Amino acid sequence: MDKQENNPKYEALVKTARELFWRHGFKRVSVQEICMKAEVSKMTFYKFFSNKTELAKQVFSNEVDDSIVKFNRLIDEDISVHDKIEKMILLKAEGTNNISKEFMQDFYMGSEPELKTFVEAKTREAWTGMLHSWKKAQQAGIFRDDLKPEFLIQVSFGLVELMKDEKLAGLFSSPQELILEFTKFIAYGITPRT
Amino acid sequence: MDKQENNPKYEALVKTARELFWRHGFKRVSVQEICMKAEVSKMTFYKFFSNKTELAKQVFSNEVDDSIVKFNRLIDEDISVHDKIEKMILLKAEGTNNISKEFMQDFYMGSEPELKTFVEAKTREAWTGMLHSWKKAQQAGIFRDDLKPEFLIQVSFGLVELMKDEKLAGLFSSPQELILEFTKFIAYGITPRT
DNA sequence: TGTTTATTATACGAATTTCATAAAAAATAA
DNA sequence: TTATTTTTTATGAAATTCGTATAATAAACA
Repeated sequence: MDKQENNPKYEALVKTARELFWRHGFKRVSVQEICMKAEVSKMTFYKFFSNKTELAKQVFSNEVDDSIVKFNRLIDEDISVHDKIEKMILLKAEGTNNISKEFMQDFYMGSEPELKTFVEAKTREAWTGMLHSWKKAQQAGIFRDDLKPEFLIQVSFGLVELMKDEKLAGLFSSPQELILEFTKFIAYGITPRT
Repeated sequence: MDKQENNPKYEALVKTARELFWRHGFKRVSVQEICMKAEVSKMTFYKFFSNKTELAKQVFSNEVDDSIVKFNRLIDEDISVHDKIEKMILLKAEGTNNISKEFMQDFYMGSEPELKTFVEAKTREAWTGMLHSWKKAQQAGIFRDDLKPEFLIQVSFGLVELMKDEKLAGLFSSPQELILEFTKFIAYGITPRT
């Protein structure tokens, strides 16, 4: 239970667990399997984590924290609004792949109320963090003052889903081109009126 | 155990099992889950299949048969060698996605010797079928006489793996372009010398 | 070298899951 | 209606998983 984050065994466990959870969700993966793939004995596993749920929390927590860091860094980055939007879409596209359906389904639907509350709390935390960055950028005049951040975030999420539409993708010769088109579309709609 | 292939329940079970096996392999999926997702009771499951292994055999068998049919149809198709090669690569690329790693790993490595022998036998069967089609095409002068079919098949398999290489893909603006380049490369190397 | 510490291998009981079947209840078709 | 199929529920046996205990092994250190 000691938080020896720099311990190689600890890191191996978290890394392996992330991969397995990502692929197969929570309940399909056993601690035995995690230990085997991470080449760590089961005893040392229980030195670090009191149970599988605790490990899952850690994995999810890391994932969310990474997203927040990336998002904040993106907001603060000294690039054009156009590039910012493009990167935001890419970040979200990457994020949806990171946190897999299988994983979230087990967290929410699974018979583990403890995990559900944890995920909800962590998600709230992530949102407030991102909104803070957003408002800072808004004050700096990067986005329109009257634009609700929740709106753009939701729209950009929706666009990621749209990008998976085959018919739409068929109109462009490459994904990059499609993203470029999206980016233009958004950027010209939200830049502050000078 | 009756082979009521047209039975909707039967088809639902096979279809659902294929999806689940494909995603999570063999041992991670329980018959309960298959029944639930297929909306078929467990009792009717055991009317059709004596156990999970038997269902897996059926799923694998179907998959291989489909591949054989597609391959043979491709060989007999009245199109240029160039198009034939291109389609062959696409077919294989599609096939690798169809038969997932998870699935095969459980079949081979899993503690189910029965499945292993079945897969091996079925694979042999598939190979002889494909080689037969090949030799027919060779006699028709579509490919070089001295070209071993095993060689090209193996090479095309290897190319599919190569296509997943990011560095290589980065050289082309789209996957289609990459495939085109590959196709040219192979076609000019194996056409009969006139 | 010997001693301490960390890690693994093995075994274990308890709890849970899964398997495959058997019965009765419900739905469907004739 | 009667006969057949399908579902529901219950069940016991087998297997899996969990979390811990203990002994063996390896690494660290003095």
